[in-house]
Amino acid sequence: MPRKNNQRLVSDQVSELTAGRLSVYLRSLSVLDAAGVKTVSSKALAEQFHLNAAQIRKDLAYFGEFGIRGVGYYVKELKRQLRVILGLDRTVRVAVIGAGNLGMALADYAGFRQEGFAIVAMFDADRTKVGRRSRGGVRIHDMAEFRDMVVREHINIAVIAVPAEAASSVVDMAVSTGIRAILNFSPGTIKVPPAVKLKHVDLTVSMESLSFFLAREDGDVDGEDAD
Amino acid sequence: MPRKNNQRLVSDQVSELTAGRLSVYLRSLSVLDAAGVKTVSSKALAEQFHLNAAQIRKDLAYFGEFGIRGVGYYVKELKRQLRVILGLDRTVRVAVIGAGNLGMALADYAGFRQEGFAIVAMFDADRTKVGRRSRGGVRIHDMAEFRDMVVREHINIAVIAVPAEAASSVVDMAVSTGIRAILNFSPGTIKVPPAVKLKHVDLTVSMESLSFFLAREDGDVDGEDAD
DNA sequence: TTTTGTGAACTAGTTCACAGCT
DNA sequence: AGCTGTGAACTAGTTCACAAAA
Repeated sequence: MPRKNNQRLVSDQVSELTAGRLSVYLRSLSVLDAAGVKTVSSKALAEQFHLNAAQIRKDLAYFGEFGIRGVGYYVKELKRQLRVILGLDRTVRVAVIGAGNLGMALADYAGFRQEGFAIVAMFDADRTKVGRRSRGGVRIHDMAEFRDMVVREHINIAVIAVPAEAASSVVDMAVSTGIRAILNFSPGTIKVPPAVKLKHVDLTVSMESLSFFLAREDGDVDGEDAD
Repeated sequence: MPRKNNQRLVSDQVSELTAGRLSVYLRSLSVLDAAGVKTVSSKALAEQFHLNAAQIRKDLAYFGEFGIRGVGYYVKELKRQLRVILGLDRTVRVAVIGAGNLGMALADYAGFRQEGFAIVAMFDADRTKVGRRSRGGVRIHDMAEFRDMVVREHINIAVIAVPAEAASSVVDMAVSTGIRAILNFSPGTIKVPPAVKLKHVDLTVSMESLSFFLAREDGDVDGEDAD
């Protein structure tokens, strides 16, 4: 299937991996921009941030021809373009469901604000929490208000930080309000319709894979001849 | 290269993806075990938890022959085996560096304790925080004490939740104490020696890939004919 | 000359499909 | 018959290497 020059096409499905890397490139460019660097080649960017030059070029080429042969990329310009590609040129409005320790920390997470995300509200089923605010000032609402507020406050993304047993039904509820992107921190298996983008951050899995690699190293003392 | 029957070999490098899935299987099996299920086939496990049956079998076959043909796997037994493979049969001792909102939430995260991780201590450079405790009772120490405590308290894993600008030097320090596994929540590029296992949880990247997919859907109104 | 953008080659990861065990 | 364990086939993702542009 041929691609029309540089026009974006829905049919071209961009992988999750590429999407994540674009975000990494944006952060790297911000570092260079802050340092006053004007242009950068894919090779220089790759070396400085431990990436692969060809991959950077391929990822970017997906969205247009942003580089100049013999020169590289204009840092400010590429940064601006990446912000558009990542949808950060408009304010993305976020609600956090679950006002426990983790939910509170996420609501106040500085990294989100820096990139232009607006944490609009938190929600919790526990009535004693409703009306309170996070340290950063995000107000906690009753879960029952979620549906209305998604519409009224134009919520784009729901962050789920509820206990495992509540996760599945909370996600179903969020999906039923029309939410199309979910960042889920609750453990367990969750199913959403294909039109909804679900991203899972599983802290236990991350920790356990570290434990796994430690266990392997400790146990296998036989073949030091690592090739 | 032939594999010796079912003996574990260092040379067999298990992928990050496989390691993560083992952790998912363990959680799935715990659910089944709690429900009183005695045996389960890879097919049933796959259907219930949205996994692929062949992949489950392949992942497990890497570590031994745990199944019985015609029957499936004994839930309790496979669960026990997975805990050994993941190194969860011994207590894994964890320190959290950075006692901000996120560090505090991670130190108290129930999911870690449930799986047998012991959050031993927190560390922060801010002297006013030293001596305090998280809600869950984890004490905050001065960063200067980290080196001694890694040895004295047998810390296996360091969790990094410090501001971006401090991340790189904190990781270098942790590596210099002999820590061999790091779970990093701070943004930015970090380099560790190949003997150290570094796992990066990048909240901004996760959020931005969701934003990316939202932006794509909204923008591309041309080709509704999704193949 | 330098560096992009990109087909071709390669590598990793997943799924199929079936021989063989219970 | 049912289900595992695993080569073979397939699919996805990465890196190479070079023609073309500045």
